Amino acid sequence: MASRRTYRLLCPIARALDRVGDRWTLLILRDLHAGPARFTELQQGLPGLASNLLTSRLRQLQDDGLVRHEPGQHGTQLYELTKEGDATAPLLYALGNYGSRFEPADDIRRPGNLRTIVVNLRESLRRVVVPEDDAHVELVVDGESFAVRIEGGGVTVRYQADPEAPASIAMDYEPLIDVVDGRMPPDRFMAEHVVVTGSQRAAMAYFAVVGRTLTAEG
Amino acid sequence: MASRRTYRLLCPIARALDRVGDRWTLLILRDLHAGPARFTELQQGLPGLASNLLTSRLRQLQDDGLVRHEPGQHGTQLYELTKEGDATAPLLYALGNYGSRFEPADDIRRPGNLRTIVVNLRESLRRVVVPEDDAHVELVVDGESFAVRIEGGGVTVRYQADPEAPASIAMDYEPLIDVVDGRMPPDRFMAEHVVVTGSQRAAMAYFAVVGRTLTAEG
DNA sequence: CGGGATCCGTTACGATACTG
DNA sequence: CAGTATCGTAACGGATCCCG
Repeated sequence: MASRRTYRLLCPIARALDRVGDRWTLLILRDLHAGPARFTELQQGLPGLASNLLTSRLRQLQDDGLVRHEPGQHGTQLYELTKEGDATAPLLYALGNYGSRFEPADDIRRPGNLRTIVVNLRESLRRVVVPEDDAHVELVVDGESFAVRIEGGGVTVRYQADPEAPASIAMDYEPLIDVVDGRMPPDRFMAEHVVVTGSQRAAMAYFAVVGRTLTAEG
Repeated sequence: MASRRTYRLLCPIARALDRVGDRWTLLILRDLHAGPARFTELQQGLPGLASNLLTSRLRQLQDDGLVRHEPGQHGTQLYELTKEGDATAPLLYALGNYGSRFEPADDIRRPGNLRTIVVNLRESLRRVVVPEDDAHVELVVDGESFAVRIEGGGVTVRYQADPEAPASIAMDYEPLIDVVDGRMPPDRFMAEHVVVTGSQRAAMAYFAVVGRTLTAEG
């Protein structure tokens, strides 16, 4: 029983799809790149995903070694990526990069959740960062905070507030997606949709790096 | 009717999956990267894919602008990638790269077909080639030929014979996958599974480039 | 024979309800 | 909160049939 539907082809692409090709699976992984999450958090961020399916997908991901299930702090359960699961980052980046060439349908305004930002932003920054770059800011998107640090050629993005960051950069999700997708010019985005508080210098250091991701080839 | 199942999320990853996330779709695209193909060719290379599903997938891909359908030479029909479809190459490369970390099940020996080689090989080479590289060989895998040219920093791989290539390099598919996946050391692969005919120098020029793809980070 | 369309049984998905 | 159970619907897979 439960003999999963697989392609059974001797091709690396087919073998990857046997692990991550089912409906919802890549979106679950996408959200887990923002850090460990509970069952209910995942479900809330993925509207339309039934609880039984989420159970099934998480079990599959655990069987394949992409996700680990650990008891959390006070009786809670947390799902988190294993090393194998974390290695899906370049794949998700390529997917997001490809998807940005298609306009969203007019009536779609739901981010689903903001965890989606982490893997895209982190991988984008990683591809343009140089060892000399140095930035530390808090990003606030639709009121939710992300801690971004760039130093020594490395990039970390966490889905959590960062009161110690010298600058805070606030924006809404929808214009952010518009500029990432290339539908809004960066200068207009900066002028109309971004609010910086705190150190302007710190914010500029961040913008210098993130600006490179926009001009870099798709 | 036909109101497709979509995620309806304002996230580039979800939008990509709305186009290429259905079962078989990415494998069909994979094969089309080797060049235009007929309905039956595609079906033969994808064991288990029913003809009605292939029809449905091809129609979807056309509606989304990834595939074009043109009357071929003598009454035949050819499906080929559009520019948007061709842009899935980095995505398929990332998938293949990720899939190579999972061992195939013991009883899987079917390549499905050899078109699968083209997009993987081409994208791998493109990532390591430098303008000084210059190579021209014919690859023969399980008896089927691929023309490989590297020059001026560009790479082309075609699924066709190339009698004018100064060197021909023959191998079987299964050991090729083993070395790509990292289960077989390259030197053993070269010693036991590769047969070069023609110019040794031309073959060496190719091996110099392809060797870099194996040591390059996954 | 290539290029599908039709039919039908099986599996997967999606929504809701329910439980420890 | 974190799932399990149930059930109707949609998608898939295999076979057969049709048409130029």
